[in-house]
Amino acid sequence: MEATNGVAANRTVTLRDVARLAGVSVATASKALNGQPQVRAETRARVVKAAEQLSFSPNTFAQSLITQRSGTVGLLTSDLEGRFSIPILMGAEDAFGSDQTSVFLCDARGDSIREKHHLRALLTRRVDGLIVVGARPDTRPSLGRDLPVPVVYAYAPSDDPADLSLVTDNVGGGRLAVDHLIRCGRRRIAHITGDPGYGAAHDRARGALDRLAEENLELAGGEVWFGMWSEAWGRGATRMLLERSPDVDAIFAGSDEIARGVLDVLHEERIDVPGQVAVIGFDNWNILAVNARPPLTTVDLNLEQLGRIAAQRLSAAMEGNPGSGVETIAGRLVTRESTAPLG
Amino acid sequence: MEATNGVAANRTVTLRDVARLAGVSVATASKALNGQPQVRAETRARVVKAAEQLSFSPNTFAQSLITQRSGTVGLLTSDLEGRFSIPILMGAEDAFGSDQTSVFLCDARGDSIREKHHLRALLTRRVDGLIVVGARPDTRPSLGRDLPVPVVYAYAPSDDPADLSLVTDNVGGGRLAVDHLIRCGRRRIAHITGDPGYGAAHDRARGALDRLAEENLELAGGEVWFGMWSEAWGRGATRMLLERSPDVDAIFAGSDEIARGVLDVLHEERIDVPGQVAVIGFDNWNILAVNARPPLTTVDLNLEQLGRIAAQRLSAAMEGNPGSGVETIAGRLVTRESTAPLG
DNA sequence: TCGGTGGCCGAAAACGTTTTCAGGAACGTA
DNA sequence: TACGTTCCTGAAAACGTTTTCGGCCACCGA
Repeated sequence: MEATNGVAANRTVTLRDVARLAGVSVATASKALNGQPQVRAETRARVVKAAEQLSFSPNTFAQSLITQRSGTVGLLTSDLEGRFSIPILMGAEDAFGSDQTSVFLCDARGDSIREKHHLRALLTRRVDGLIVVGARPDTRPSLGRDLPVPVVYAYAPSDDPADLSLVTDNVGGGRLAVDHLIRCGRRRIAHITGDPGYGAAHDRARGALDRLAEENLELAGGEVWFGMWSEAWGRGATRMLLERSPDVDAIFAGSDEIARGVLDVLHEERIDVPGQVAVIGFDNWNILAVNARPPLTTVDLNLEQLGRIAAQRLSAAMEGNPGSGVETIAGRLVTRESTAPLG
Repeated sequence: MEATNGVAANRTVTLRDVARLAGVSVATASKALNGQPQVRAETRARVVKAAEQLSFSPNTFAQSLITQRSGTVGLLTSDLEGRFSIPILMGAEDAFGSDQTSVFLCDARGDSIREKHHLRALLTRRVDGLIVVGARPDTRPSLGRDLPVPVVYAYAPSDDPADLSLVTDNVGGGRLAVDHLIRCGRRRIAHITGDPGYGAAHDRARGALDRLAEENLELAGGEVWFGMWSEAWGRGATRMLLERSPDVDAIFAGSDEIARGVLDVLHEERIDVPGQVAVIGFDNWNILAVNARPPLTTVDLNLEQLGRIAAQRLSAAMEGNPGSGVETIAGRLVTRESTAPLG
């Protein structure tokens, strides 16, 4: 069976076919399609027309074989289910645009030997670059210096300063939160946060304390309430806090989950939010923040933007302009109804 | 600069190098490494040793060029941020194992022209197969019958019965939920659910009604309460329900979000859960279900398993055993503390 | 008329594999 | 010794591009 253009229908169309149809050699056909200058405009037009007539699409394997570039990058994440990887991944996937570059997805499930495995697979596929996104914002081991492709670390920075890492701004986020509360006229601000084993918990607290210090304010409740990243802890801590400092007028929660617990208890105690006590969360986890009663003001770490920038930095590195060190991506405040000016 | 094995250090090692080191031709080297039978055991050993000595890894482009198989599949999702795509994606990514097959990730953001774009890119890269995961459990347009590679639709079934689609069992899930409530001795069961524009909402309701009918029970509250997939609707509907049928002893919520709203109001009204009223959710969205007060019994749709099976079906299709029609993946009940036997 | 100069084009090599096919070695048999 | 078999090996083609380099042609100035 023959198609109308004289090519066997089931065979995939190659550059030879295009060249033949255009009445030129494969060499010129190639040059014509790749915008090489050494081909007459009229011939180029003929080739282009022939190509789209046959709906030619070049075999990327042959191309890669020659050019030594695959046009792919690897996205090596430690936890797909984690709510932090996804936005970063989206941002990165988005920035690459799929025209020139496609992304290989690999989930190591937080397992370092599975990570090695995936890494090998990606290198075997000759990816042009690698983005490694971590599960927690704490430092992680570098993949090493002798990889044949550039690497960008996102969220979890590499422990090797020679690598390029992009991280969220937890200190700045803490500062942002408290700054907002202060602008709302609050003076007796408490901070309930999660697992002290997380560097991010301390960073957020530090940002908060720094900003308080600038106003000569003390932390309400006497100290930072470290605990767990859960609603239950938010509830428990709030009850203790109300006992100890009943005059608190704002609570900065270290995560939206904790904030939900905080709101829950305040509601139970018939304490008006934000009238009596303002509440601010962290992460802008939509499902929790938007559905809260009242909807939760919170800090958004701009993870998607982090992903996009990671992609840009990686592209730059692939072009021969590598970076190094740790770059911090600023967060932003998302105001909803759980905070408002006093009075 | 020369490495110890006599190969220039910065050049990538090819099969020629391996062959030379083993003292054979490239042909036999290839055969030895690919487990072809026509090579003596001793020679094979020599080649294998040489290969790992040089840490040889074959150039996949050259391989693909010859074999016409890329060893890659495309994962075309409509919404990465959606909570339903992710588990499916994890299951699929997991099932492919990354040894033989790597996955290209594409997010169309629910935009059909972006989808076409990604599709072209994936076909250009000569993927061996395609998994299309939808954003909503409703029917979606087929990608067409004349694609050069097999396709499996996950979550959102294709509108072409010739395609193979894998979907969740919403009817069965609704039945599962009500069955559990009945076993707990409940008789006055209400159903509050989401947007009636979703087929899934109707399916879940139907499963519930079917099971009730088997026991000759009526739905408490008089009808299915359709509304929105939000906590706020859960709260509002529950208040109305309590007004209308104060003797209700169980509520089946169409989603965990709604269930959270239900629990919230019951708590407010000092109604004991599960003592007075049992509550069951849908989706097993961990962050919501586990943190609920009390932790929420719910229906899990086994999305990750759906993803794994999608991968298996795709592999089968790639081996030449395509399927068609709609395959339904059963869900399962996850019991926590919001339900318990009466009395 | 002739050499020189650009502008276009095509032949061929290269990329790194897999696979086919022919032939060599070793061996047993007549 | 001659011959058929069985095993193993290697030369070479093929996959579909890109890129180099030589050559053809037309044109220009002398």
